[in-house]
Amino acid sequence: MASTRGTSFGSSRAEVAAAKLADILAGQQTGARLGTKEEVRASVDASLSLASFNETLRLLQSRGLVTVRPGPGGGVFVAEQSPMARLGNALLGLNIDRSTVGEAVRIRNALEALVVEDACLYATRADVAAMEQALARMRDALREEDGIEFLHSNWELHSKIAATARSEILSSLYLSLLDLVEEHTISVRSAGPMSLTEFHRERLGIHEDLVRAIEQGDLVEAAATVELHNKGLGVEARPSRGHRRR
Amino acid sequence: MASTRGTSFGSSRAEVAAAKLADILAGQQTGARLGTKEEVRASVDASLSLASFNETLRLLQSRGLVTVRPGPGGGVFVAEQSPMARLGNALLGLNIDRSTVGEAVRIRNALEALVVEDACLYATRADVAAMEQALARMRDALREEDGIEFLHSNWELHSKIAATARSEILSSLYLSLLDLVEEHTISVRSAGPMSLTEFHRERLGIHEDLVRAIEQGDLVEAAATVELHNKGLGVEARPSRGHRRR
DNA sequence: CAGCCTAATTCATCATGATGGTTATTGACA
DNA sequence: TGTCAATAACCATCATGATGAATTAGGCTG
Repeated sequence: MASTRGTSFGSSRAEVAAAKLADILAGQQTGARLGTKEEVRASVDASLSLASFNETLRLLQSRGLVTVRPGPGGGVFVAEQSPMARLGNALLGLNIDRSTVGEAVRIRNALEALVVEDACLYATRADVAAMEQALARMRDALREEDGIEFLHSNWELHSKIAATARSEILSSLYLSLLDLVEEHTISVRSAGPMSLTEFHRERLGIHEDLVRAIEQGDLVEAAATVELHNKGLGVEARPSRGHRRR
Repeated sequence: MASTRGTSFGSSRAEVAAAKLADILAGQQTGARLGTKEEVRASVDASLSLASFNETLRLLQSRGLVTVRPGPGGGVFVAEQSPMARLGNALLGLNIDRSTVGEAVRIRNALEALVVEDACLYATRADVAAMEQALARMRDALREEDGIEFLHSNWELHSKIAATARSEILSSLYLSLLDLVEEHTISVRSAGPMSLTEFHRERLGIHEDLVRAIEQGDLVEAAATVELHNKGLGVEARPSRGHRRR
């Protein structure tokens, strides 16, 4: 299980040491004592300075991987990682490529039903107003035949919908996936043969239905619309541009 | 937008400074220069030592929030955080309470369809064998009327199914949610009035159908079974035990 | 034996100074 | 004018030493 999952990118000595220590940690039971800070430092990288090793420990602490305690018998301990922390770390370690984006879309669609359900239950009048505003932007974009703007306003609508969800975990998950998709999507097109404008008109209609269902709190209608929404979508992704170096 | 979202728990000076700097960052455009390291340190917390501030910067760097560059005109810059990093860190900072668990179940159910779909498409014979093994454990548990064991074997089955999914993001998401639910679930019961054994018998049947559908790669049947699977489930969660202090 | 106090252990943070690596700018030179 | 080398601005990391706070172990008292 001690795989070398690169934590993003470890160019600094502190991060390299963190990766190494994380690997050591993976082979230990939670709660185990690794030794005093000094001992651990020496075993990870004897040439690492105290300051840098403090950075290492700070990183791992913030990821919920270790605990450091003072006093006799103190030192560095393997933390019990909450599933949430594990999830967070698992996602942090993933690198984004083209296929990831496709999967993100798929997952997002699966979550759409939940988000919309929540919106039906909890959306306030102000929330609905915000959605209407996004819808208006979509209409404008359609009239102007501005595909990019159409996409953006559509995303805005979805994020407004997601913002009403009560569950923090659901909304952050959904919004992040939306972000992820946004960042890597060039264009969306119909799955079938259809002119772009016509396609957009149809999409707009679906979203109008969606907002109406949310406004009326009609769970059944909303679910049906979501299903319609998720059908017939083709997403064209571009390869990750990585993180621009500058 | 500049909310004080506590990153887990910021007791150390470095983390406090990181939170503060993150708030400052939120009001800046990507790529903006905040100044030299020394200037930024002074503006965030003049009494913070260099070593601690280095920890601060390391944390924010690992979260993809800042970049630090050497050379004339160098210093601390606002970076754009990748959605994945944002998601990971958002989840790291969430604390688990009772409602979270309920939401996790809900999300897990929504993902179940995707996972099973993947299993239908990609499961090898060996995968199916592993699933059968878990099924056998479930049958034993049913015979012994061992509710706990039934739960555990059921979870094992689900994790075997999820393990076949191709998409890393889907499977880690699903498995982590499963973990989370496991760790906080006391028991599962029927939504209606039904004896526990009878309930378990029904659940077993559903899971047998599921594995059969996967084995045959029958997407339609699998989807129907998943829907059946997600209905009529009551989960009894216990409050988070927090993180034991020791 | 229980409870309390002291001492020892270990981490947290600060201060300061030094060396070496990156990067942008400047100025000389072909 | 274009190229290249020297220079200066900055960061990364190391080394050392000091102070204070947290925490535990052990001993002492009632």
